[in-house]
Amino acid sequence: MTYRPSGPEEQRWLEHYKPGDFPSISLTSDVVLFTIRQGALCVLLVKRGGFPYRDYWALPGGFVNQDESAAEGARRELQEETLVDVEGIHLEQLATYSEPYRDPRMRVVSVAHVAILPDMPTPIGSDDAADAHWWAVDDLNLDDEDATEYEPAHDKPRLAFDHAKIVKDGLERVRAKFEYSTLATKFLDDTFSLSELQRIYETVWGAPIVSTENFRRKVLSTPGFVMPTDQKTVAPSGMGRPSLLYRAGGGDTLLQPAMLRSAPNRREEIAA
Amino acid sequence: MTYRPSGPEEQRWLEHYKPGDFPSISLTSDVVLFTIRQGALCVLLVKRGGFPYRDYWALPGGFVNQDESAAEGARRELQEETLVDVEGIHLEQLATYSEPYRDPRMRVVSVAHVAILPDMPTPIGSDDAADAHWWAVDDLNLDDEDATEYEPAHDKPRLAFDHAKIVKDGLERVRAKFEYSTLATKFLDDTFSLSELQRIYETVWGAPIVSTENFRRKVLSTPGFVMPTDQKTVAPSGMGRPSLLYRAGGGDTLLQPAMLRSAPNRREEIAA
DNA sequence: TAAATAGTGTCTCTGAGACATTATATT
DNA sequence: AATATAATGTCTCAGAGACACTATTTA
Repeated sequence: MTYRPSGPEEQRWLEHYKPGDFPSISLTSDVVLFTIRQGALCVLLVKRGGFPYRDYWALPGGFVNQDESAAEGARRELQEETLVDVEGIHLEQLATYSEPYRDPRMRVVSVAHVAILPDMPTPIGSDDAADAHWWAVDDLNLDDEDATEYEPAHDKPRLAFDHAKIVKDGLERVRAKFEYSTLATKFLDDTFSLSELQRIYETVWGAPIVSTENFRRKVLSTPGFVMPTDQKTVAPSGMGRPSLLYRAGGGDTLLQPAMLRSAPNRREEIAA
Repeated sequence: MTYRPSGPEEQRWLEHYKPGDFPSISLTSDVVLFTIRQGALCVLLVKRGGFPYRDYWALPGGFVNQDESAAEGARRELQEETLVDVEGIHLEQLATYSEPYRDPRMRVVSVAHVAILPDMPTPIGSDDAADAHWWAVDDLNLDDEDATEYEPAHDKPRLAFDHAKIVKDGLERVRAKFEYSTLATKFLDDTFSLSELQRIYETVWGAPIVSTENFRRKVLSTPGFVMPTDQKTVAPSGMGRPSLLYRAGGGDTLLQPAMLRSAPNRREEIAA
């Protein structure tokens, strides 16, 4: 945005303007980064090295610079954390968390984002580092109001600040958007089969797609969802007929009517 | 949130913690307050008295206090601006706007909210004041990237900062939520007829509901949308059969499948 | 050829669109 | 009685759920 003063009077006013005594706040940009690894929906978390919440797990993120927006900050953090080319990655604003004492040090307001990464063949940069780790969302305790209550001996990681709430909100955002958008393709590489796409849905929703045939019909009949290629899977997942490969449609089409997730998000249903 | 330090070591660390040199911003909470007056969807705007954007129209809002969240700040601003009991009003976070130079004075980050007010029989507090006014959304120019371009002689108000974008986003949020939620009842008083509810939809969408019968079916068959009362309209809108009165269902039910707005939001269609 | 995965055909049932009809008020 | 608004009945068509079947690969 470029602001044009109305005239010399305002020009002078602006040049001599001194910020007054406004309540001052630090702004951070956090990212709930989702991917699917080994059939499980995962979130990237970073182990904190210092106080507060030392040894707790936090979302990747950091302070927003003076010359960048929250979205630009989020993309920069993502680049730094994952060392992956962040160009094509889906990144959207989730919500802003501004409870006064969410950080015991000072007033920190966090603009949270949701990002989606395809399952990379090569491990991402920070993954080797001991302080960054992909956690399966099913291994996180997100419903507990106060994650600090957990015993350190507990098998589930303890989340710092209000990040359990943020992850929970991000998860619900993604699950909800799957119903009426083509977001699921962001979890996949350039080309993919319809079976793979269906598995993405099942993994994210934690429930089986009611019927494969209807799923195919829905996807193929939605203009802009997928585009056919003339390729087939070269190395099928094992036995069985090779599948046709598709490409993401590109456009941000809306599913009309929406696809519905029937059951609650229980992983047992998939395994069965 | 109450944070409990892990032990005396962290306790001491926290007590002696001095905020470092983090980039600091000012945080404001803005509200896109919608209501329906005389059959038109309206937004409350306030005329700015000082630089920058003097004489431009801005969303009600202001700085968030140190001891309140953005949502609490929004509710407080709303109370101050409208002098209406703000208890039962629908208020939700919309998005956060953080472009570095959106305010020429200093770095201001705005958490925008959407609020909905029923059409009050009594005019709201600020409505008498010369500097606050309900604007029909159709009388606003929201699509223009740079609202400052308008000639002052233009019949449409010029919006300050990036508030045209915020109003546009808020409008789209409300229109979208009408499709799959019972939000429309928030525009209405305690009891209302189904015709009134349908008019709310038509006004917000700017398009006629395709068929009255299907609308009734949809509303009545959605559990938790409306609850019947044993009352009828006492003073009908003119001639005609009195209508049964309903009450909002209370629960935040989701419409499944969603109701669709067919046509684009053109007001001409309603008038016809 | 058996097993496994991919893909097609089609019947049914739900619900939205559309049209017609009945009901209850005012003037 | 004429007119206006509210409410009900029902036919049709699109699309989701369900079941059966065909196709193409590997072991």
